[in-house]
Amino acid sequence: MAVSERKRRELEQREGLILDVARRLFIERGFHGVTMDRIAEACEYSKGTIYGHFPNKEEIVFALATRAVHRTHSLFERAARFQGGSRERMMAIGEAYAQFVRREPEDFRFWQMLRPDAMRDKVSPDRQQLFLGSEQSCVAIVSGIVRDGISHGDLALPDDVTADDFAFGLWSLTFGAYFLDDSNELAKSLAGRDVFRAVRRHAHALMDGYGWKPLFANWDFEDTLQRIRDEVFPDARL
Amino acid sequence: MAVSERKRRELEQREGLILDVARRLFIERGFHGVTMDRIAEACEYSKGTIYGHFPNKEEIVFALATRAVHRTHSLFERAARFQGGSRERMMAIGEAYAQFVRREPEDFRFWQMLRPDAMRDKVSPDRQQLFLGSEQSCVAIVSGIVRDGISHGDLALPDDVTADDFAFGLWSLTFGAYFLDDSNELAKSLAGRDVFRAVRRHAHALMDGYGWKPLFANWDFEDTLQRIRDEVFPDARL
DNA sequence: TCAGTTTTTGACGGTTCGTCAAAGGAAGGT
DNA sequence: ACCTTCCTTTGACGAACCGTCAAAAACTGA
Repeated sequence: MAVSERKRRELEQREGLILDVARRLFIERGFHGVTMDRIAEACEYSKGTIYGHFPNKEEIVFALATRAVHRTHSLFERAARFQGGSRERMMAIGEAYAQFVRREPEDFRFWQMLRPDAMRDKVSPDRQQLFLGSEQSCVAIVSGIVRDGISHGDLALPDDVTADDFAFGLWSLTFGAYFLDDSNELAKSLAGRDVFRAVRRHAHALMDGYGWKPLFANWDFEDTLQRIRDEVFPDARL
Repeated sequence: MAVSERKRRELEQREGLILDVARRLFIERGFHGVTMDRIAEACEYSKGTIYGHFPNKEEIVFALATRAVHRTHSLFERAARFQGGSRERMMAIGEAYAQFVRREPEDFRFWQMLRPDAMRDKVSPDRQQLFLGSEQSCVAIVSGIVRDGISHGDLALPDDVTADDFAFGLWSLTFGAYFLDDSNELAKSLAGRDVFRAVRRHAHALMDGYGWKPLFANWDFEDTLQRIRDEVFPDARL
């Protein structure tokens, strides 16, 4: 029956509407400044209808975070296709992450909001699994590049450091820096004006420390950065 | 008058009691699982009395986080007195942080809880200032060691990287790693069994990348770690 | 013992959450 | 045109929690 098909589509569409409206409200007034009643009102539906789609506010944030990870993933995919050496391609991933944080800082925040235990407890395992899967594919791209570097002979990790370990290190450094810069006054003042530059510099130091060739001193990475921006993110206004 | 003096002491003592009880409850049931009524009940005081000390739950968490930073600071101070080269002393700081995270993971969580905007908005500027000051002194110790390294000729940072930048990098890497390991399932699986070892290894790579002497390859840092543990944290059971 | 002062209490109004019985509406049959 | 059945939408409602504040209790010194 064609009708039920149409209805299904309408439902899905409404899910998108709710997310869009909620996103705007969260950005305007913060997580705690938004009530389900207000979301319902802004959607021009009643509360019960909203609850039909999402069993609570936390699930909405989770869905928003999942959308954000999806967009990050597509940025990573573009970056991974950059034509260059393994270390240059990793740099492209770093730039993709930076673009995401810079252009959609609010979505980066949704990602961070997932912390408080309230989230974990109230969100259905299904949705959590969905989210984890998306994150997984982002990490897979990074790990893939690390492995490429190893198999091409650009990178020789110590015996006690796996490709995953290494990916974790880069992730920690990058995420930690953006997170602290966004949440901690003191860290913000330490980082100085341009966190993105700082992160790039530190990531290079980390890669140098593990001997990922070409080393920072032996290559014009400023030029690489420019090429990444021109080729991978031509639409980005900086 | 001696009486008012005694009362002041009693009040202070009660503040400590409230914090201890609240800490236990938060650990048991999470931030959202604890109500002011429950805290009051567990303290065997009425709600009004609790509100006389703390105007809301957020302030309690903030106070707990501040206590945690204080303890971290005293660990840092001990670590900074370690007899050794500048890089070894920095390693002692890293070990101090690791000890804190390992031994009091719940307090590390209080530190992280400060994120949600709800906190910032509801907590008095005074208490926030107090917290910031404590963090400040922790960072001061780290920056001091970096500067020592520079002045002793062990470390020569590039022109565009300040001592603060560098401290920020180490902080990001370390904090990011422990934070992710604690909050993100995927990250936990990447990090492997021993995050502390991973963080040490990555921090060494970062320091190597900036050329902080002695380099990882030219020094027995396993031995240094052992000495740090013996001398600085003899009470720690690992 | 008592009046004055301080501290403690818990009932209360206000807000938000999440539910659910009832109202509303579409599709199909007579 | 009207009715029946089934699905969707609604918003009033109970429960939980917050933070306040007037009244009660406790304490103080005379």
